Amino acid sequence: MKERLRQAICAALETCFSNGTLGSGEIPTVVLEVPAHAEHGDFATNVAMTMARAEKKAPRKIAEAIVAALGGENDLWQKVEIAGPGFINFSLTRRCWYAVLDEIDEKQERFGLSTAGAGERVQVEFVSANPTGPLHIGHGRGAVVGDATAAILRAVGYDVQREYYVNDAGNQVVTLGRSIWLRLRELAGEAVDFPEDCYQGGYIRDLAIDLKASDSALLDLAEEEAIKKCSAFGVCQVLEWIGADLKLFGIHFDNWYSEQSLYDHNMVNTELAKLAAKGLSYEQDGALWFKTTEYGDDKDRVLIKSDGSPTYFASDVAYHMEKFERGFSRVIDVWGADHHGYVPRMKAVLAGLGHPPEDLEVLLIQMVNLLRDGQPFTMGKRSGNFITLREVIEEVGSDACRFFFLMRRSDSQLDFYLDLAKQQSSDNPVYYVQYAHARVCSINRNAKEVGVSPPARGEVAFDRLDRDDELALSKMLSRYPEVVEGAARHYEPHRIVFYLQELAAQFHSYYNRSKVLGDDREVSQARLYLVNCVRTVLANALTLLGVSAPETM
RNA sequence: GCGCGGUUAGCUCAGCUGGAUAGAGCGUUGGCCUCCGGAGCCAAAGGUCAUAGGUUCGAAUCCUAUACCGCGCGCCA
Repeated sequence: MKERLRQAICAALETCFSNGTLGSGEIPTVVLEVPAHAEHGDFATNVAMTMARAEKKAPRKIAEAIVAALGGENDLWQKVEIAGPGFINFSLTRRCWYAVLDEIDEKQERFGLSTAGAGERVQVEFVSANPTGPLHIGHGRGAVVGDATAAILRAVGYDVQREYYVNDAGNQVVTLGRSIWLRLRELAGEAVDFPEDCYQGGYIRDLAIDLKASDSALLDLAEEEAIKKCSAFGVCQVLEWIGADLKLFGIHFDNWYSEQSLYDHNMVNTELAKLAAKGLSYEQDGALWFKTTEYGDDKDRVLIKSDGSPTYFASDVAYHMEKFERGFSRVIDVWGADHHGYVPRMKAVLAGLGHPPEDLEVLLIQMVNLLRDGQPFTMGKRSGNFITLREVIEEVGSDACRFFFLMRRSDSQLDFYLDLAKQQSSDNPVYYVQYAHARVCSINRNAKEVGVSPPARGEVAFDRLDRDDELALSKMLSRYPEVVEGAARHYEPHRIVFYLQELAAQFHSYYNRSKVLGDDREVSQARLYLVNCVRTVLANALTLLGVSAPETM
């Protein structure tokens, strides 16, 4: 619809140029936007204003010429007006707005999808929490944002892979093993001095108990070997927990990528050799450095420590280069905002090894503040433990949890009100939206009971939808595909959430004002058609966010 | 000190590529159940868009500086 309008404007401009009313001869980019106020019509363009300079004419004069060339009303618009400093406002016909209802009815769950991404291969890597402890609330936000972003990109036609990078190779894994080992000895009755740099959480003891049950001979082994076994067991077990938590959250990864495998396949050395060959690394103080400062980082970074062991950064170089070798044209990393200092060096890696840095997009997810009774609430029951993601999901449910995590822009901090998330009232946005969906389902059940059948496409009496709020709802529905597209282009799932809240509000308001199932059969059927389109869009949007669209509540 | 993010109504936040009179929810105040699910709706009050400059037809939006809040700045991960 917007496109048809754009074409009409371009054609009008051509007319102006050929008959000499306008002189510059260059068609500018025609921007059409939805005005903030309804009295300004359905779409507005500012071309007359942007052309003012080149034409050396007053914007309103230019607008007049364009409007004259556009001609009178037709099946697309019913009114064209010049307003304000030179806006051209279009009011479209009711008929053409109602056309979107047929489109929704036809496409159903495909309404809102597009092929804009053209099958381009994109990877979204998210969560990637160290396998040394359960997921906490902060991981949860990244998990949901990553998952929803992936879903949205898929909806607009990208070939998306979801990946979890498992840091199973670094020091932290040894620390995990040692922590378990010490607890194990404690269980055997030894007095153990548990160091501060070991993992303090109570889950370590749980792991030790489990391990003791499955491998009682462990205590007889030499320390190094025992710790190794403890590490392997711990990583395996913790990953299982993480997988279970994510499953509870409805998140599925296409691929779990092991950091250790980069070493096993000698890929770290291979990439480091490439850097050396390009003269991008050097030795100093017994360590190997990457000249990240050549690409905008504020200091160079160590790849190999003076003790000969590689840094986390070294494997990350290999990992990211390997991503591109796998054929992704774009790679999206979802990180906690506390890792933001890492962005410049990662971009430097790409630049140094011959990829445009823009091919890597890093989404930084700001912190979550949990609040209960309005009070900050970050510590769990056992002191020293962050509240786990699982505890929150079990308390408020996956739907509410996901919805709340998506309610804010990722780069602003999020206050998570536990009480509100649990509340079953319209104050709780997730219930409010879900209830709108359930309400249409309820109307459908009722319609069946009173014998009003949904009308067939093509036989809907759109002229009986003569109320302003019916038109407004249709306009709202027609915006959905653009909202999805915008969310995809900017990696901003929260846009869908805001849209949902707005749509639900408009629907509830409509519902309250006018009975869908009334005395007039034709009107009832038309309204039934309309509210079912609302239902479809609500369901599509909720599904995109991984939130359920219940038929009853 | 340097870097990143933030600053919009009493509170929590939206605000698209710079557009017309800056929006929503909560809270406050006042209304609405003979009615498809009140898990809902309607209305009112509430603003120096942190501050000061700049860019221009036009700035909450872009640029510069300042203030405040959060985070980061290791041969940790």
